[in-house]
Amino acid sequence: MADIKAQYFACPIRQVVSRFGDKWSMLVLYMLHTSDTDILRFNEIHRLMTDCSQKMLSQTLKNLEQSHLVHREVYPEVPPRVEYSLTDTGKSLMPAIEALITWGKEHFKEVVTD
Amino acid sequence: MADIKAQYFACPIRQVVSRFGDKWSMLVLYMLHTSDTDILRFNEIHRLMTDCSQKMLSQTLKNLEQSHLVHREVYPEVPPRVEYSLTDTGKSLMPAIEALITWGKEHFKEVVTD
DNA sequence: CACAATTCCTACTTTTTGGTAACTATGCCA
DNA sequence: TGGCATAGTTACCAAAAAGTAGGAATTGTG
Repeated sequence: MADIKAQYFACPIRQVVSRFGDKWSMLVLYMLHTSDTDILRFNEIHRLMTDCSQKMLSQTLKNLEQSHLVHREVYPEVPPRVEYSLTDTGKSLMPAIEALITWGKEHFKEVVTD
Repeated sequence: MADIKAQYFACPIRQVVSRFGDKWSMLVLYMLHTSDTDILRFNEIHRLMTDCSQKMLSQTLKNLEQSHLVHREVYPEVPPRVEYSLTDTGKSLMPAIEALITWGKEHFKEVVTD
């Protein structure tokens, strides 16, 4: 019984959703994934996601960095330059995200309720 | 430019996350998917997810039903019996969710921050 | 000297989400 | 008569998430 519970609370979906199921994480990962250079600066990401506030973008990036999905490289220049890219772990997540995207493209029309 | 924006806001990740990225949806879908009979009653799901309140489970199921991912069958008995199962659209989403699960099993250890 | 550029951070407020507990309806069973 | 069971709903409250607006830091440029 304790086993079942432990297993349940260790459920990978829970973990994934609780960590990356927020409003912006997957979007940021996808932006990094689809960028030509695989590297984006803070303001470049922000321009790609205009409706994400600076605060939320900063928070999201910090979370992704702490989760080791995104690498953050700071260049000690003025004005500051900070570059973000996917780590190997981050890259390994992309097929799963792309599976969601593919599903969305194919099936979302069946889902829309109006 | 308007095209880019429209495309951005129509982004499948956004749609998927905004609809199923909540705390319980994917978990409910997975419970239905992995049940022996492919059919579960309200309280059976609730017993599988003890930390989801009745209110949230009810709300989640309603959302999934309105999104046509879950079928709800009511039997006019006393006490009431209501059975939930995945629709074809719901089943079509499972491979993508399983991809997330597989990723979680393989890579979550690299993510944990402590 | 004022200002621009970049990447944040902080305080404050609003919105959304989730939890608790009580209530409903109905018929069966003791 | 008085619980019990099922599948919810509702009102109320707390917590979390997110938006807004402003500031800090630095240094080159006009």
